[in-house]
Amino acid sequence: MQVCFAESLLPPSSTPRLDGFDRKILDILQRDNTTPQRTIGEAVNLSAPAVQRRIKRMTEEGVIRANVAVVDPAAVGHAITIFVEIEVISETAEQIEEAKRQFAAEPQIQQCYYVTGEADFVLVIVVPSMAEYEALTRRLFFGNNNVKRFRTFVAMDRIKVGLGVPT
Amino acid sequence: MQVCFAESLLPPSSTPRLDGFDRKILDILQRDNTTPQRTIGEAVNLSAPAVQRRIKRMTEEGVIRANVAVVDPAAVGHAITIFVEIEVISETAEQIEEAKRQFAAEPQIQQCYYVTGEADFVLVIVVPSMAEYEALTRRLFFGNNNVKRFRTFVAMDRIKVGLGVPT
DNA sequence: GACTCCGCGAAACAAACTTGCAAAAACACC
DNA sequence: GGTGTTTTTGCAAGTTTGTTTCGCGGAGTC
Repeated sequence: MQVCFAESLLPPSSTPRLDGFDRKILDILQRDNTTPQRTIGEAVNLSAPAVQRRIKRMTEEGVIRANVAVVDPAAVGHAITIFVEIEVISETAEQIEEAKRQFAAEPQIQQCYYVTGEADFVLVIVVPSMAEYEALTRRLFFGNNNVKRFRTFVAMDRIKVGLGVPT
Repeated sequence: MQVCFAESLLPPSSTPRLDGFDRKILDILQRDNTTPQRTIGEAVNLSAPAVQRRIKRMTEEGVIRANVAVVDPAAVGHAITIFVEIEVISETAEQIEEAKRQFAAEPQIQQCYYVTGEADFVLVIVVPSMAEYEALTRRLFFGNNNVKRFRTFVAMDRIKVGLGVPT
C-alpha cells in the first residue's frame, strides 16, 4: 500500500545507470504498469524479452520500488485530504525517530516527510470525516507532548495526485 | 505517471458500493498490483474469475483510478523533494483555475492541492537539484504576479510515501 | 411454488510473461 | 586497427497468468 523508504534500507544501488531505453520504459510504467511488454517494446523499439529483462533489472536494483493500484479515496469513504505541518519542541535523534515511527505506523497518514524550514514534519492525511481527523489530532498531536504546534490545511481540490517522477 | 482527478471528470460513480471482498482486494492491489488473481482469490476465499470480475468492475466504476509503477526519485536523478505552500493575492475563480492549470502542467510538480487555511495551494515538487528548484520558483512564483508569498520546506527524509488509502 | 436476476465456480481459451540459445553489438586491450 | 571478451539483443519454445464461456445455485418477486 505504501512505500516506506526509511524501512527498505537498500544499499545505494551499485550501478543504477539508466539509458534512454530504461527511461522511456519507466515513463510508460509510471503511467500504466499494466501495459503489455510487447506494446512497450514497440514504443521504444525493443523486443518484448529485452523490455522484460530491463524491468526485472530495475526492480532488483530498486529503481522500481513498487507496483500499486491507485484507489479513489472517496470511493472507499475517505473523502477528506488534509495537510499538516508539525513543529516539535525537542529535536533529539531519539525523539525524531520515535515520531517517525509513530507517523509511519498510522494507516491514515498517507505521506510523511521530515523537513527543514518553519516546520519539522509535513503530513498528508486521508480521513473519512472531520470527526475522524479531530480524533487523530487528539491522539497524535495533543497526546504527544513533544508537538509544539501544528497547522492544518484541508484540501478543497486535488488538482494533481501521484508519485510520478520526470524521467 | 500522475493521476489528475480534476481532469477525469467521472460522474460520482452511480453505485460504488463495496463489500468486504472488494475492500480486501483493494487492500492487496494497493500494496502490489502484480499479485496473481488466483493468489488474491486464495487470500479472500474467492475464485480467480470472481476476483477478475470485481477488479474489472471497480476499474470501470473509477474506484481503481490507475495502475502505476512507483519509481525511486533518486534513481532517476531527482533526489530532492520539496514542499511549497503558496498564498495568492486574488482568489477569483478564473485566476484560481489558471493557477491550477499551470501547476498541473508542470512535470516536476508531483502533487498539487487547493486548500483552505493559511495558504491557498500546497505543492509537492521533485527536482534534481536546488538550482533546478530555484529556476522553477523564478518561473512559477516570481513570474506570477498573483503569488503573494510562498514558503519552502525541503525534505530531509521521506518517512512514508504512497497513495494508499485505508480500506 | 415458479419465475427472473445475479454472482459464483469449473473448464476451455487466449494472451502475456519467462527462459534458453545463438548472433550481433559494444568495449577493452593490445 | 584488429582481436578477444563481455554485454545485450532477438527468436522460439515453454510456462504462467488473465479472460471468456457455460452451467449451477441462491435471493428476491410475483
